[in-house]
Amino acid sequence: MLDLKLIRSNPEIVRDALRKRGEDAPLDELLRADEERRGTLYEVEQLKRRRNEVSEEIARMKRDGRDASALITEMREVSDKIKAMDERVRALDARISELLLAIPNIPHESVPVGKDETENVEVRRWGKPREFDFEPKAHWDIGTDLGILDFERARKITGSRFTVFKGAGARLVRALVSFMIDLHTREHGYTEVYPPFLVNRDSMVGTGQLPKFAEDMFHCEGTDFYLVPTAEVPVTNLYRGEILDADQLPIYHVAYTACFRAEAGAAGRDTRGLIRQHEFDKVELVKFVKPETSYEELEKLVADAEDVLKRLGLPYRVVMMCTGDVGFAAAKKYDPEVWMPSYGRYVEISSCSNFEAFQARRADIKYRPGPGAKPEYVHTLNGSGLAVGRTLAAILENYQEKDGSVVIPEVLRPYMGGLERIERCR
RNA sequence: GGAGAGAUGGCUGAGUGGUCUAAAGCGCUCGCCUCGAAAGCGAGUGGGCGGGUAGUCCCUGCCCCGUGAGUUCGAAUCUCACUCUCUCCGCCA
Repeated sequence: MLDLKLIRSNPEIVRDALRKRGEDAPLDELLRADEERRGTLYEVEQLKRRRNEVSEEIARMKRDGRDASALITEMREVSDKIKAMDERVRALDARISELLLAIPNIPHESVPVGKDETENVEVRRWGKPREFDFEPKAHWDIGTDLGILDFERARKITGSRFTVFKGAGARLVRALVSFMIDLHTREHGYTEVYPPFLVNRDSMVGTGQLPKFAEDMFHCEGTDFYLVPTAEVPVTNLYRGEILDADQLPIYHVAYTACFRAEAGAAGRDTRGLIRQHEFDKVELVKFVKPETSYEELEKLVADAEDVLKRLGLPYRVVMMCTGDVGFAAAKKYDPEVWMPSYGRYVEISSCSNFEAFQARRADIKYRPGPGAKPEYVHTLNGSGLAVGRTLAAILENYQEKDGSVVIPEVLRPYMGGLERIERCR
């Protein structure tokens, strides 16, 4: 959420940001509610001050054995008034935070203005898509033919958009998770975290999934638990409500979790294969940093995600999202995209965002800049490093051979017991 | 799931209706002392929302003793509900 003081003093900045995003939010109602709240607050505080003073006076009179009944009668009325006004302030507070939670982040000045994904900007490419001397197959056919992916039985035991991995396929999932976590912990300075896959509602609000995107989430009926849509949620909320020491920053965490998404509106898109699933695995990078460093941290974060693709030898490009596609909570976002032969184009495999203080304000995560200094909000960032299912799909497609087998990228072989090639599994 | 105990500031821990703007100790910061340090002495030491202000300085008001509601002129203190933590028992990968 945004700083209410900023909205109050510079509403035109917020209005401009909304226009660039192509979104609408009830700014005027928010400003009106804020003004009424402050007015009412001032009046009720004056009354409370009076109550405090008179209460002291009553105590003094009683101690001295004098009669205080006139003052007590008067205070009874004041007390009623306070109760009513407190009620009003509470109602306004609730409305204000509701409105505040519905306003998206302000895009950074370096973000290109555009209406939707067609106006995103490619910033670089790495690697060359392979030229096949045979007709390359899609990963769902490769995996099914090899016997390492089983979509049909997944449909039986759970439903559509789920997958069973088998044999070398199952092992490849584990190999990818381990390879990615090892790379980020050993070479990029991240500390590994293994969080719960169920989180409570406060955590979902803290990172911005709720209240606005409830229909994308799986909720455990009769409980306060939600299945995590990304490790970003439990890991960012690790420090919810805390004031960190300046020398703890920056904090870098890497976490593997399964991710669960209802994707209600996505029916009909990417119906085959591993690209769009209700459950998938992901290794996520999360950073907590000082505000003045967050944009250089974003560049490093993207480079860390790209490093996974480079070492796996997968051709990719990086796209900078425009204002119309940057996402509700992000101020700036890069999407690394991997080359997918079956699609004949690059497909999103990571998403790296700087949220500035947007999540920190919702989740109340601060740090103390120096001894005795006032706490300030940290900046939070996160990015996939990478989405495991899509990475596996990209490996199958980019490393397939004419005979239907798949060569395992060299960096993964130690994690596959030295296996160099996946062949038909029974 | 059953029984019991508890929740107070960075930490320990007092406080059972009105000088609680929460004792004391520890920790931390600064100062004195010292060649330097320790000890000792002195001072300071949270968060939030408003107002005065252009202001992160300063002045000032209100709120915060797990959360929420209630009783009362007045609640850390009394009542109710809830949450969480700990101990023991049961069940369990």
